[in-house]
Amino acid sequence: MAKKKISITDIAKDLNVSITTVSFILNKKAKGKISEEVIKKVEDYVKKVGYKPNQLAQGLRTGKSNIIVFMVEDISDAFFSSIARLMEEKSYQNGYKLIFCSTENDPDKTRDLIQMFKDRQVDGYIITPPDGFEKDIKSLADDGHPLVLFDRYFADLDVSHVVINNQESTFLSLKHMIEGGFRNIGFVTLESGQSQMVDRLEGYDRAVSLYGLSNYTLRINFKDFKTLKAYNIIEDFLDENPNLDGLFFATNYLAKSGLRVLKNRNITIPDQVGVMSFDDNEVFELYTPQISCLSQPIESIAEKLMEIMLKQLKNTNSNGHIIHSELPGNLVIRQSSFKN
Amino acid sequence: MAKKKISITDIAKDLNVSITTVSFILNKKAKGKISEEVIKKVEDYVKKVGYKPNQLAQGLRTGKSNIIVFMVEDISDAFFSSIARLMEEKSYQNGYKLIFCSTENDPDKTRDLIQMFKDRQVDGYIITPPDGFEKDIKSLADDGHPLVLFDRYFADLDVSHVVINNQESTFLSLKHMIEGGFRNIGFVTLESGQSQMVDRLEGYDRAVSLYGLSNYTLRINFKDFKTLKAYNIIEDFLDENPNLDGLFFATNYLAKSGLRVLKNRNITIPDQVGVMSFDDNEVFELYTPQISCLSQPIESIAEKLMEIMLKQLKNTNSNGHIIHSELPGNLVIRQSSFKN
DNA sequence: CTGAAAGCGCTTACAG
DNA sequence: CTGAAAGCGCTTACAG
Repeated sequence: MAKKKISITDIAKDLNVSITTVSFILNKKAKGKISEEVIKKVEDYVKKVGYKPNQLAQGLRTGKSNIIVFMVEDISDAFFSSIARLMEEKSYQNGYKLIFCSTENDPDKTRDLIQMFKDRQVDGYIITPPDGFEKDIKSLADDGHPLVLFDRYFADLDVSHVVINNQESTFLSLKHMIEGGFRNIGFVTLESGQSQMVDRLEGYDRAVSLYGLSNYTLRINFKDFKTLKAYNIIEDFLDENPNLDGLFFATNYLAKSGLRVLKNRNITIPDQVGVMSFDDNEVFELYTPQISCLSQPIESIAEKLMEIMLKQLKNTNSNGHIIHSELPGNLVIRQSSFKN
Repeated sequence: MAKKKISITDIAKDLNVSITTVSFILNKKAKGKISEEVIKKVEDYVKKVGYKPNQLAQGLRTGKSNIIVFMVEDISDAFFSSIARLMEEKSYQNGYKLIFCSTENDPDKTRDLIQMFKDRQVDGYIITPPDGFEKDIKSLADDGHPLVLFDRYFADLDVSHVVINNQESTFLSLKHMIEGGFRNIGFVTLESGQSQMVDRLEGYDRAVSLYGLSNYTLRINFKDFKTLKAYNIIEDFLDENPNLDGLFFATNYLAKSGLRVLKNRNITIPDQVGVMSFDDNEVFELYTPQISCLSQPIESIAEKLMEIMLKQLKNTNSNGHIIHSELPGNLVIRQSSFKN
């Protein structure tokens, strides 16, 4: 068993003061109430014995757990795990623990998880909500839980969120490809009503119609990635549209599936087909040729998320702090997106 | 604010029984003590109102937090984040929360983190310990904290661990390359006394000496990856050993750095230089040519880790359950490791 | 078969 | 300037 830990009562006893006094000093509420010498005596002693308050007891008393939960689509995805790593550090710096989980875009699983976190009095929620999760998010917000959505959001809901400018970012990527000489660019996306996917599609539609080009869109169900069926769906798409000379993938895992297809078919990039993807990924830099992409500002996203979350955590009852943050994406031009 | 939650006292009051009775029923300690009808009444009511015990109060009373911490080298590394994802699911299934953090192989940072987790009464520790962390691990174990090491361990310490057979796995990989026709194979590893790195090096040494080949070893400092200096170090290694016709990388990020170098220098794989890596990675499958590797059994590792952790969590005071688990690796042969 | 009560380690309104 | 006491929501030894 772990060594018995010292408690506030022990300190009070050892120093012949009341636990009230010790508690006030510990919580910096001693100014003007407790004499300087007692403050000093207690502080020195606390430092000497290395006392740390029991968070469970504090939590029980104050109703706070100091836990923030970070619910993403899939924690093993590079985009999400990179942000998780940054969030983890920022949480600890601010005295919070970060726990995380993967929703797999499954509303039922996500609902169960949220219920569990409520039961365990998690203080704050950072969520990439699945499709059709609007009501659940609304009730979480209505209950007054600190809450920030990211990567996607619900336009009808007055809930804080951090996203990037998906529409404009996709538009700029397509513009780059079109100006690079590609005329029949297919857009490979998810069968999803999530805002970020809708916005990306709109960016594509806008670019294609602005330049008077044909529209080729493929929507794949998220679940088909588990079964690798996505691979065959992309193959069929290529077969049905033999005149395609470019492909834009709306997420990094879509791009990876697509690259597998192109690779196995020995289709040369960019000569036969130009390629770009949303999200950067290690694979893209090491691929031959290197794949251009629209990269999300990981560091800024994490920073903004934590900033908004902390603001909510501090003033528990006011929900007058709804913040909608939209960050710009970065066009990363490598070799796959323009003709030589 | 969140809706006020129902407590055990509310239930007792509503049902005209004592909280003792309710508690016994909730904790399945009612058999033979409480009448069947009261049990039924309470259970039905609990289900109806959806009561869930307050974990903070339970924790304060029992001294348990139901939190397991998963401390890895770097949570954004694909190997670690894949295992994290599996561990996360298994934890929830068993009623535990999983929190995680990255040690960055820094003993000081790791020490601070552990101190923090102790202060917050985390129940169990799963750790990839950095170099020189033996004493800290020993004292954690001596204090009686449930503890499992993984990926690496300390031979002198009687602490449970889950690793793979690094020596034999590396030996088999090298054997495969040598039989594939490579004669001057360089071994690129970390400057590290961690057991897994030592074992991998031994596997290399054994293979090379068995076949009477020359030994070319490069050790890189972990910190040089942050500054990208690793890239230049690998370049120098190639310059100094122009007769190398093969490279084995002891981790996946070493391999990625190495592939960047080979790619930029237009060195063809496997004709000019054969390549293999420890750990599988998405990049390897999508690289041209596809990179062979020694893949770790992610699923089995996660399963074993959770099994051992749960065993320790159940019998708190007995440390008679030290388990040393060594799993086999899988040779994944693709295109980079044999001459045509 | 059931309940009153102590106690886990804190915070804070109230009293002096 | 300082302290006694209630209470957060549980578990469990003890009593009946």
